Amino acid sequence: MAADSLGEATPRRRLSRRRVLETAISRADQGGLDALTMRTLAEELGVVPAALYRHVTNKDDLIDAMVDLVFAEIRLPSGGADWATAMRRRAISVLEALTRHRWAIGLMESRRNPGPANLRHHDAVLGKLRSAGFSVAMAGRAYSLLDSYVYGFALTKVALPPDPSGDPTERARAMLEQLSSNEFPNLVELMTEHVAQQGDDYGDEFGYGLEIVLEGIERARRQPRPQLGSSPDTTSQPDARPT
Amino acid sequence: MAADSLGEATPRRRLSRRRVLETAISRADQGGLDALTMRTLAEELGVVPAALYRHVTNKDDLIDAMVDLVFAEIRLPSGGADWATAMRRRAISVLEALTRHRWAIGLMESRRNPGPANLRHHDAVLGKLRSAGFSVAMAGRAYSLLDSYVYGFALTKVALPPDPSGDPTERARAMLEQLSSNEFPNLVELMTEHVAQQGDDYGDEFGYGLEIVLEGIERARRQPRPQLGSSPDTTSQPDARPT
DNA sequence: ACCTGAACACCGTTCAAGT
DNA sequence: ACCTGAACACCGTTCAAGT
Repeated sequence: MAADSLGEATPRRRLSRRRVLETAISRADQGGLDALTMRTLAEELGVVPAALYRHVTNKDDLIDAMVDLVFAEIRLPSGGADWATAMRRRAISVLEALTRHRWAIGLMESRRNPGPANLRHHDAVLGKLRSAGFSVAMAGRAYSLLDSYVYGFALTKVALPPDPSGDPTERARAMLEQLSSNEFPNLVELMTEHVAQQGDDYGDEFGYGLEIVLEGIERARRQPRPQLGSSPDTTSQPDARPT
Repeated sequence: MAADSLGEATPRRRLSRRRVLETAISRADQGGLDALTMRTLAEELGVVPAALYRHVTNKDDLIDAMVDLVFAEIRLPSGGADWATAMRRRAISVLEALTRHRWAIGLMESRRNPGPANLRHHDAVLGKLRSAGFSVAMAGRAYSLLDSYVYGFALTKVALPPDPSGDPTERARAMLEQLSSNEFPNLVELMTEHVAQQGDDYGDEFGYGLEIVLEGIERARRQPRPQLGSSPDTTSQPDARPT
């Protein structure tokens, strides 16, 4: 009780911004963002809540910093590969990071203060596209499409907060029982097939869509101007709206 | 003060689940989800907080119901159109709904209790794809890709909470000033171009990506088996799937 | 310089009590 | 049946005070 002579060998003693961020992340990883509370965080660090404010200006700043640490986990496009390979690797790396840190999915691209790792990341990806011959506008569109797909996939397939009630396949089966199959025949049909094949092939749904997106970008890049399938009248109307 | 004889002409007097949900939504629409508090909601309804619990079992139930009302705003695929047209219209309708209700973006596909409008919606979209000749698996993949794109676009381009500090173009310009252009040259390049063209053409970034996705789905549907660009070894493994 | 104690203004939710 | 009053157990954050 009186003697704390362990010194700097154990990283337990003194608080630091880094230590605050790391335990905050691991807490959010396993309990979701709701489980992250300044008070419980302080308690886990063996400190009084007010002490956190020496290392973090407020909870918003804490979360901004956590998000930037997640960005730092994503691999940047490495040197030699062609753009498609580089983008594929990056997309997978983003999805992996978002799977480890589900709480971050909704925050990565919607915070007001992008951190340094965030900026570095986006700059590097854009740079890869530019040096592969993409125009500025085309690089922007390609990046937008790719990121929309990756984050959207994460959001719709990975975002569910940690589930206390057992494995997801079982949950799907239970849910299936609830649905009256004559009211929602197509839903039941799809879920039955998914449950049947054990969710394994389902696992590469991400790669499947990713290839479609990459091929689409490659094709669009080779065309001078993309023809939008929807618009017979891109000019003429003053305020035309696709109703 | 003493006489409340207006009766049922004004919808002000009596509380109802519908009235609770509607004011909750309009509150979230203009202040974000953080501005939605059981207590302030009650106050706006001229009622004590505890009164809400007669019409809503708790805040989670409230939010589930709000999300389902957003689903109800999305148009279902109408009768005659081809699948691509139907999917295009739906995607635009989803994006519009998510633009009106930015707070819902992260919640539409990640709540544990999908409501009736949610189920109806997904069933109708799947039904459209099935009746256009998509196999069950292909319909699932197509839907997954489409929804990932739409929700991801919403998340990365629309999700920012209501911004007190003026118009976004000005904010982009201010941010540009901050970035040292030799540290993030590609980012600066892209933002400069976007700011220059007034964000108008930028507005159809959504349609641009959507067409690429739709074309990719059409092409994939016509192919017997998609060749994944990434995998030199799709066969040869012992535990191939039991299809 | 870093942490503590104590307080402030808020939350969501419950429960007995009123009408 | 529907709403109120009052309370409980929690929040994020501040600020004077200790070391």
